[in-house]
Amino acid sequence: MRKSKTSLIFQAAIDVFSEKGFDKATMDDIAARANVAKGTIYYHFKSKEELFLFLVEEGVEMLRDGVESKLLDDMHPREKIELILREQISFFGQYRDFCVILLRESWGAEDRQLEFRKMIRSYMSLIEGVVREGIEADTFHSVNAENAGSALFGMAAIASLHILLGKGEYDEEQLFSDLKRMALAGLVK
Amino acid sequence: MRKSKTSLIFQAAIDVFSEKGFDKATMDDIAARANVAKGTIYYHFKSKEELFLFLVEEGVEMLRDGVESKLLDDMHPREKIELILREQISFFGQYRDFCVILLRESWGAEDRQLEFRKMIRSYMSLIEGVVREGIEADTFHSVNAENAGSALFGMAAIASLHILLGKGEYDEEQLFSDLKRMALAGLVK
Amino acid sequence: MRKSKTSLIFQAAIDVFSEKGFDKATMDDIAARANVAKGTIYYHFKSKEELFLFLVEEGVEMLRDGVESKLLDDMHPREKIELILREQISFFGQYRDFCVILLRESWGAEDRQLEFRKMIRSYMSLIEGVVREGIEADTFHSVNAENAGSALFGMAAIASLHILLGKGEYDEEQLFSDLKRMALAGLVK
Amino acid sequence: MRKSKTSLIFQAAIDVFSEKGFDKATMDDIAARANVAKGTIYYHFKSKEELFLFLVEEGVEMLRDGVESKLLDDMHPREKIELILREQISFFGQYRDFCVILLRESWGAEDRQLEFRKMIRSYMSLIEGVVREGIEADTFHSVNAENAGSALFGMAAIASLHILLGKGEYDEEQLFSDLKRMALAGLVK
DNA sequence: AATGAATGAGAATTCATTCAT
DNA sequence: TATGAATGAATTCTCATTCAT
Repeated sequence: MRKSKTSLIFQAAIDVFSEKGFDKATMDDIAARANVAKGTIYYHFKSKEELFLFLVEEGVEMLRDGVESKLLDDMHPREKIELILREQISFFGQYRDFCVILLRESWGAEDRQLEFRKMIRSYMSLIEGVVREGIEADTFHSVNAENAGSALFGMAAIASLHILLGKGEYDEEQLFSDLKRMALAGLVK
Repeated sequence: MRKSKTSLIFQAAIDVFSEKGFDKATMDDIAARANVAKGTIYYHFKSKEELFLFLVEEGVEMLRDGVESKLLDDMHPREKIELILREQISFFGQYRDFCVILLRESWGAEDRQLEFRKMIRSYMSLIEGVVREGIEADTFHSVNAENAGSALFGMAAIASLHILLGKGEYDEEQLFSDLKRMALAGLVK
Repeated sequence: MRKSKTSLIFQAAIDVFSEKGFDKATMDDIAARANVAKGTIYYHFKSKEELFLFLVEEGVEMLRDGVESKLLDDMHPREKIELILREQISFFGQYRDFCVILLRESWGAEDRQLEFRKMIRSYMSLIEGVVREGIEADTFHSVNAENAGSALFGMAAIASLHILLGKGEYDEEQLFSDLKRMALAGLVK
Repeated sequence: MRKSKTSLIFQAAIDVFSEKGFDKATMDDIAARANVAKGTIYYHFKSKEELFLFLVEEGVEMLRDGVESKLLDDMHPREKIELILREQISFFGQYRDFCVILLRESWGAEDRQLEFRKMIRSYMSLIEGVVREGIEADTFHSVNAENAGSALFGMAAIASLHILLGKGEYDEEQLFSDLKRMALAGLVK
């Protein structure tokens, strides 16, 4: 009786959505997983769509806030990028299911999907800002900051999920070290 | 009367699946788009699943073959990476809808999705090979080649789609130049 | 703080039922309109059905009592019919929503509907009595009094609602004059 | 195998709708009554709403056409009114269920209900025309023709249903004679 | 007396698939 | 080969009613 119904539903929804995707997941699935009557979900969330949106909102916020709170003003841009990569890798490891949802459901023209991309964009623009800062400080090469932002996000996201959904162990250190090298120093010696 | 029913259906399926995604697309949609009776689709393809699988197979093959055919043995690994990035950026620009399908439908535990990831993996391993080659030739830093492969694929994929699904113009040259810089020389000056 | 909960609910129920009809009206609607928790309604009324029945009972009683109280023994049957028509026209104008409920929910085989028809019948039989009286006094042509009762009720009801639910103004005088003429003197000169 | 599925559904729908009303009637009911799978209904009719609308359209048309086709130009207005009354009484007797639907579902503000009233109005205006004709020929008293139209329709409708839904026998002759008298000659001797 | 969270039995609608022609 | 009418299982969502507080 510790958990509120709302958070039971929330947890169950993450599980089910990440397992089956938005369309294949059913409210019956979620209700069963949460040990709650179907009507109860609708008492707390207006629709499947809204439940899903809420869930993604929370997740992206968590990722962004986690990174944002650790970024200190007096850090060097290079250090900031490192921190972002490290955080993102760790977040993906910790919330694999949520990250699957994110990559799965963000592409398309439905309202929900547009909404998701907007959220992701809000996170990317955080990275973008750091890149811009580095360029202005003449520490970074002059690249299009938006491209850099989405590329950094994408490289970390896909590489993380590639491992997490494969059979291998998720060696965060190795991945971090590789991505750091590629992003900051480049592949070429 | 030129086109075989099969290819009519195939074309219609690409259109509809990329527009709506696997689940939201209906066989009626596809039949209507192909100007064919619904039963006819079932005469040519066993199921919706099979039609979709066939379609994605063709697409990934196209991407891989396009890259593979242009990779020459005597190219420098750096040149090969450049070529791969350029090709992938161009492919995503050309087949945006197919790429959306790919990113949308590859994450999950259904057979179809495992199948997709296997296909993508086959493409990634092509990149992986080049990285390994570069490391062995002592041109590249020593990174985990698998990580590098998925990171390179992911960076190009996400950055491309980020632009293609936003409102901006798809400036392939700029994107290529930025990704090349990040991947090969690194952000830091 | 003046109003008892019961009458708050009663008022809200009239509003909501007439706006949406029995089936489309929800207990949530009514509770919200009454500014009362849903459970409270069930504290005062056993069920939706009972609440509705109670409400219609009151309404029909109001109509019948209104007419009955104005019918004086020494009136001429012709005058009585006139009075009934006038009263009914005025009642329909004043309680349009209730009258809609009445016409909407009285036809069918459910208990509730049988109950309603019984109530309406009790009102009709009031008219019937006057007709019978007129026939016995040899003032009215000899018609089947039951037919006459329902016909008079129906002519006034439908004509009233026809105007009230259309866009036109509700000209009670004109309507009264027309119905009186038709019912008492007939159309033909 | 004689009947087309469409007409099977049509018949079943009339039965069920008149028995239970639009809201209480379920597509399952109708499918079961028609001995057809639920999906089949949706193959032939886009929605419950549309099925219902179609049904009412047909019915009103039948009533109006029936009357219209029997109205001859050289009839006296009085004869025309008689004919209309007779026809309507007979129609209500024959299609009691449909008529219940009509009186049940025409009152309210939903689109469907507005649509219904429009249909009924189209029938009423037929009566209206005859009344106007009579007034112009100086055969009828000068009343508001619209009021007369709705009143005549209403008197016949309610009186018919009053009998048909009660236990008594439906004595068409008696009812016709009574209504004719009231409408044309008036109650008063 | 009053509350409102929780319930679960339906309801309308969709759609992949089948099959007789 | 091709068709499209027919199917029925599955899905989202609604809402009267209950009950612990």
